[in-house]
Amino acid sequence: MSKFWKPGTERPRSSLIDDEEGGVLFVSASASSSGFGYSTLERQRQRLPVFKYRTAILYLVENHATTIIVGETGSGKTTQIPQFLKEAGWAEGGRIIACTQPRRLAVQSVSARVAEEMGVKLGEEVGYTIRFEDVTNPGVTMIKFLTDGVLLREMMDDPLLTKYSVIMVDEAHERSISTDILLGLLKKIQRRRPELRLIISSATIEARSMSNFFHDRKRNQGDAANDSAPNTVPAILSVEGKGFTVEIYYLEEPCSSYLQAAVDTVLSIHDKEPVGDILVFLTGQDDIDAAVQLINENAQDHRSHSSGLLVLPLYSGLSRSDQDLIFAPTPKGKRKVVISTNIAETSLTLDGVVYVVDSGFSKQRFYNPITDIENLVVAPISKASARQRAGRAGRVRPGKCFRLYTEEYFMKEMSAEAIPEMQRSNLVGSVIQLKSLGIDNILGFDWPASPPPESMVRALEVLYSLGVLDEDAKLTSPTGFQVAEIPLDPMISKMILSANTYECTEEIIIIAAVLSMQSIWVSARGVQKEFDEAKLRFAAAEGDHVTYLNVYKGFIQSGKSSQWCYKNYINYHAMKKVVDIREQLSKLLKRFGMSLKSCERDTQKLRKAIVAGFFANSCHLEAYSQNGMYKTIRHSQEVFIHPSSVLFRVNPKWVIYHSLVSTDKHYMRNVMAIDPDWLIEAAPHFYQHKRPNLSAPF
DNA sequence: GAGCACTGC
Repeated sequence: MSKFWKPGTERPRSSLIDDEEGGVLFVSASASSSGFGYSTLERQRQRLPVFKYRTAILYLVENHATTIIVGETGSGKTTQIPQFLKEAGWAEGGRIIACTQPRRLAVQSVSARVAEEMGVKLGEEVGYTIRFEDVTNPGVTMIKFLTDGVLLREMMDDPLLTKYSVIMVDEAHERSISTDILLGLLKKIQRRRPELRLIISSATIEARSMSNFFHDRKRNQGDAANDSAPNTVPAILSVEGKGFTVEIYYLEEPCSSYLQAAVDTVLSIHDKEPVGDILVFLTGQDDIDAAVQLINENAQDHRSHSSGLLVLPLYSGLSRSDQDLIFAPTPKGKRKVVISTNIAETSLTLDGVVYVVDSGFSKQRFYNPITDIENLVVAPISKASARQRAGRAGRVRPGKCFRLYTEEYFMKEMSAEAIPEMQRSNLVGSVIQLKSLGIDNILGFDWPASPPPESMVRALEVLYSLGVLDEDAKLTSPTGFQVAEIPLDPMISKMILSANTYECTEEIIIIAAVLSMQSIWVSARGVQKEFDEAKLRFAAAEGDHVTYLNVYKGFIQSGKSSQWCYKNYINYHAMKKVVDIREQLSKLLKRFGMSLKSCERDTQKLRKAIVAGFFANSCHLEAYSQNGMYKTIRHSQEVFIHPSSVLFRVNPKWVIYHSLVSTDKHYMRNVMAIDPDWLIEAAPHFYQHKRPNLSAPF
């Protein structure tokens, strides 16, 4: 191993943050059990005391700061903060302490842990809210966990979040769209509610930029004379990770194929290193399946070396039962090797991992506002991501991380932080959310990271064409407000509202629910023929949307049977979610005063409703095209019907699609045949080039 | 006849 590997000089867990402005407290995991603790090393370096965690948090919340940035690296300590705050009386008088997480699963598990530590029943003093699940007791719940998306939704009814005395945002370094919107809004709320305390928990590496974002210099100067005013300089608290040390190894020379390098490294670890499971980070399903096969083949070739390996793939497309194999205890005498996408970086935690192999790449979404196309490309990860991956090796005991790139590459080429999701996504959903919260000057909104202006303008343009915004870029009434309230992509929401006019809401909310899923089919490699046959049983001449209606009917007629799903290559969990979303939409429509109506067999009605939402995604089959090439009406972009569509090789003259998948070609997914006259009917303004100058009002 | 990193309301 020494031939290829060079030990790294970087520590995976960065410890302290330099701060020339003062006001920074450091907390050491080794601080004594009560009162103030001091860490000699840190004190010498920083000339600052080190407080005990609890004392530091309370000192800051009570006396000093309106905003506290907790810089930590997987310490797991943030579950204690809400408990400290409750003890200190921040949840008294009907006030609630809110704690957000970016993921539903994290909300459930963290709230359960806190309830257990406090010895209370979940849903009483400690509760949680995620979509479709409200486990809180109004008047009783003092600490409430929720996804940041749910908190944003709550702001539509209560823009200043008046119920909450403290809001803690966890995992802020992940920089998801909803976290970034939330942070921007919280900064605004703080000006109106100086008593609101914010605690932002972030990986150490991002703490400095978070602090800069919340440091409102203008306001601070104005308040300088007033000693009693809350301090607007955010305090940074650095918490040392509780994880074990992870030794980092780099390649001495760059490799030409990370796939082959990963396979070689796994075999080498198995050969030379003591017991402990291996976690390998690759980019996607193709790579992962190939790596699993290569390792297994090698195991057969060299029985003495590679036997005893249990190689398992892990990605979100796998069925639930296949994913669960990862968590089964490793049989005696075996070494588990999990080959995974980024899902193991944040969403799933594996116990027993001692070795991590990091390819240095992941699939990332990029959005081109000019063509309005989102692309999924393999791209280098950030230093922050590399550290997070390495940290996965140190959960049970000291571990090792093998990076399939050189140290020089890590130091000089890798960017420190990932590009925030905001800057590489389509923003229609975010723009309408801000509009509905009364943020009129979207381009001037104070984001933690500003999105490209082109993406903003594109989003405003789309919303205008949908009739959601008027010419002054204000939400239209009632359409704009209703679209904002429906928790789906605005084009889908517009389709639902139009279904009221075309009297087919019953059908459309089912289609809307299915379109909100990744896919309702199970991935069926190796049984392609059977899979295609199963699909044909539901296929409709109109296209994929009506096909989904047939699947849903079948599912309901089967009594929502998982067996039926299995037989028909349908994802049971996805169908259950479709049922939930359909239910949520039906309640929403009732609130809008719309009743559910069925168009029965008249599919023309529902196709017109679909066009009313998706007219911008219309395409025409190229005349004389031998290979089924279409061109989009908007940008004359060459596109093709995806082979998974029921309209593949049928090639109707005019179609609309729900989304594009871009690989070597642009493929349309979820395709429906239309009559071009419907386009003019749905969006005369869009197709007759009478649009006003959209950039003017912004 | 080809392919879907990962969340969320």
